[in-house]
Amino acid sequence: MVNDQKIKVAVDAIVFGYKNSALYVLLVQQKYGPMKGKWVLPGGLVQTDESLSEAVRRELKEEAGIQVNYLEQLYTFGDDIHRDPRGRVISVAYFALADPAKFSLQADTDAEDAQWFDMDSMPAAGYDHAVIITAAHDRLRNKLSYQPIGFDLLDKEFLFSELENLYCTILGSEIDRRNFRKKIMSYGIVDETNKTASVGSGRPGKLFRFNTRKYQSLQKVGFHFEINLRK
Amino acid sequence: MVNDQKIKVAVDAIVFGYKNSALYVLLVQQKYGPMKGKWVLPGGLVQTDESLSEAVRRELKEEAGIQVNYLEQLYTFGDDIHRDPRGRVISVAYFALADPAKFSLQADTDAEDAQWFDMDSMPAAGYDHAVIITAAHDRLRNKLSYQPIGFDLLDKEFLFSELENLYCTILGSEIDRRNFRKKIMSYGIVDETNKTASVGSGRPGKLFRFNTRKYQSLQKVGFHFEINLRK
DNA sequence: CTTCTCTGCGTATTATTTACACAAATATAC
DNA sequence: GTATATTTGTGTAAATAATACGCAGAGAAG
Repeated sequence: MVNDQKIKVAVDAIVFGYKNSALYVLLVQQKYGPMKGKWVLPGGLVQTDESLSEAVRRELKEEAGIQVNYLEQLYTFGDDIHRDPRGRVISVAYFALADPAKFSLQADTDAEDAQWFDMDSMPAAGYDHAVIITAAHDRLRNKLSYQPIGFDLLDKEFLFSELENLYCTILGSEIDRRNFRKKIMSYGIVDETNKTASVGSGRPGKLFRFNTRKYQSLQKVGFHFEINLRK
Repeated sequence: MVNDQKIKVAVDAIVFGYKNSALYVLLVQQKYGPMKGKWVLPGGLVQTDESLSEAVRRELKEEAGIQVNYLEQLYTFGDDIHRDPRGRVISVAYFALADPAKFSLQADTDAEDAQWFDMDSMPAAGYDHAVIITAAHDRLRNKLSYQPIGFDLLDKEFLFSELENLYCTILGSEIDRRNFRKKIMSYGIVDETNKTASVGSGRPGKLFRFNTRKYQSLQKVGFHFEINLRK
């Protein structure tokens, strides 16, 4: 093993949150380094004795004080040799979902500040993070259609209309409320509670709950979730 | 940027090939190091001044003398800190497809030998490569259903029966020849040539050709390829 | 020249997806 | 406290897509 390799390994996390019918990404403001003052994805160098996913969770805790509902590896960015001005750094990017209502953000270590940014009005991110965010956004939209991850963006108990709005907002498409509900309910992975809640005016709705257990057991039997919204 | 990180970055390629109605993986035999004599995935350390994908292509050329039809990043393996006995190494694994008929394998540099192994009778691979191969195999099966990558495993011109067999073999399922053909042809991404060919006995069949151009232009219009075989 | 093997094609049945409208429950405005 | 606006909750018919299924044509092998 020739030992002259000079490559650093970083992880970055793209954490999506959903609130007030809008999609948000978590960014942190750099305290030090060439991107000082810039907003970037939470992340940093991996420690030699920690796993990649541990590194991501650590950085998320350190830089934003947040725990996520869902985490998966997105892509490793390492084709642009000059993506980091400090030298050759490859970044293993992770895709994550969180419920913004569950945590108040808190910057620590390397980060000056941590904030949720509406996807529709984002600052120019440092490094190549705009590219990474785009990739994650694509992943989110795709995944929403064939995996029930929307629930990880909502509170444990939610109104059906919130789920509807989430799909409409993120996929940017219309929806037929009746067909949507029929489809979701047909999978049997969403339970109706006997509680109700109302948002502003109108008839209050029942609260629903994603049934993780049921989903997992169905998955083993080769269950296939799919939601296709018309354009 | 604290500079005490001791992590090496490697790439590995899982190259699938298809011939004689069977699925093959490309492995190379290690010439040096702790896995000397063992069969492993082609790959190696990334050079500081080359991109990840360049590194993969270089290794494939060096260790097996092969060029692939399709290459995409699969996953970065870095959660098991001890996956490499020589120290902390993360591996960015690439998923690739090739046509075995197009190249005769030729080991060079670090590899003693390079060979295609039938997926049904593989040697115990070194490092954690068995895990990586399983992940790639899953990806192949999934992808076959929703992306027309089967063609990258066949010759440029192929018989419909070869495409059928490929799907049956890899997905391990039955097929209704008539419905399969109808579906594939309905997408308009496969052209019939006016040549025919026969394999052994039976009526000779027409040769077909995947229309890359057509596929790419359809893709832009939001085209969705999907082949679902019944269990 | 008979038999075997593989190719190529069409239609009826079933399942899935889409389109579509109105009454019930509450909040707000007057 | 009455009228109005807003949101929830539900069923059915039409259109589309997926499945099941059988037989004649072209060569190769014996």
